[in-house]
Amino acid sequence: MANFIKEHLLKYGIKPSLQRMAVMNYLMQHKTHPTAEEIFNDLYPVIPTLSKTTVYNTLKLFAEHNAILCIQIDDKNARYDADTSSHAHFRCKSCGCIHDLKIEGLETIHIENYGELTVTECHIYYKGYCKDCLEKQANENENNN
Amino acid sequence: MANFIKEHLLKYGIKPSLQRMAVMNYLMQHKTHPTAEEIFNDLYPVIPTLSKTTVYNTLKLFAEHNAILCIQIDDKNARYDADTSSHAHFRCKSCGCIHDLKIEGLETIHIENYGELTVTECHIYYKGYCKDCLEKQANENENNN
DNA sequence: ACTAAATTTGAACTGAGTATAAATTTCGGA
DNA sequence: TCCGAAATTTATACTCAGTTCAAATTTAGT
Repeated sequence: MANFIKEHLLKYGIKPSLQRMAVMNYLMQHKTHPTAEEIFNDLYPVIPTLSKTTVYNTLKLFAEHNAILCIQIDDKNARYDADTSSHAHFRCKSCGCIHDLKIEGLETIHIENYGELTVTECHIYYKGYCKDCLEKQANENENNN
Repeated sequence: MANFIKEHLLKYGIKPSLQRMAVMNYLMQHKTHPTAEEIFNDLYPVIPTLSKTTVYNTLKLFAEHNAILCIQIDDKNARYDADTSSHAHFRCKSCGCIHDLKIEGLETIHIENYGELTVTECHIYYKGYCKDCLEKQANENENNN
């Protein structure tokens, strides 16, 4: 299994190391779009010599090699996603939860002035309120009447 | 003309003040997606008592009232746009310039799992290289041969 | 004109991310 | 297997966009 991670990194031209494999493994097992801080906190007990700088460096390296996505939907911290396939993200403005959104028909969009630009990335961020928060809100309103 | 700005703010339920009108006026005249810092630096000579905190507070207030868009395409600082109509943004990864992109056919996109979410905002960010940077790069390559 | 509420201001603070330089690990060649 | 250069990791110090907070000023109603 560790071998699978190693091969995965090599595919993206990234030299595997204990730390890099641990971070990639974490991202593949936690599809919760974690922050660098969360990754460090969860991996530190497993790798006691781990440094926060290494986590930041590793995530930056992965993103540069297109091995992960860096999601900038939260104005506080960046989040990371090992799923690099084309998909959008939704963030609840109340609880902060982040959902993946499968988008179909993106290619039918027509963009003016596109010709002069060479696009390498496209990020689609939706914001609003999730089901849970809407229900919670509705219940609170009921109780206040 | 100052009256026009005042009316514009009132439309969004924002009480006009000298500082608020100056910031809104600036954003309407500078469609360059400026940062809070840039707005402060340009307005400070005009309003010598202006505080950076006021600029931050004002921009936050405007965004909350949907009077402006807060653009998070740059991982360093937020940028602001008085054009609140539906459009996307492009950022050059080389020179950092930001272009508006008119998008048509957004409504044809199909999103799975959309039903359980109440969406209030959608941000579409493209990244890549602008015409100028591509040409500059091409010229440099030529000179090195 | 007087007072309460809203707004503005500047100073101190926060915290995600970066820079740097030393320590450790990796790895190819003798 | 040993050596040394290169890559990687680490801890500390630092940066800087944005926030907090409390005092000062302005606005608006009576």
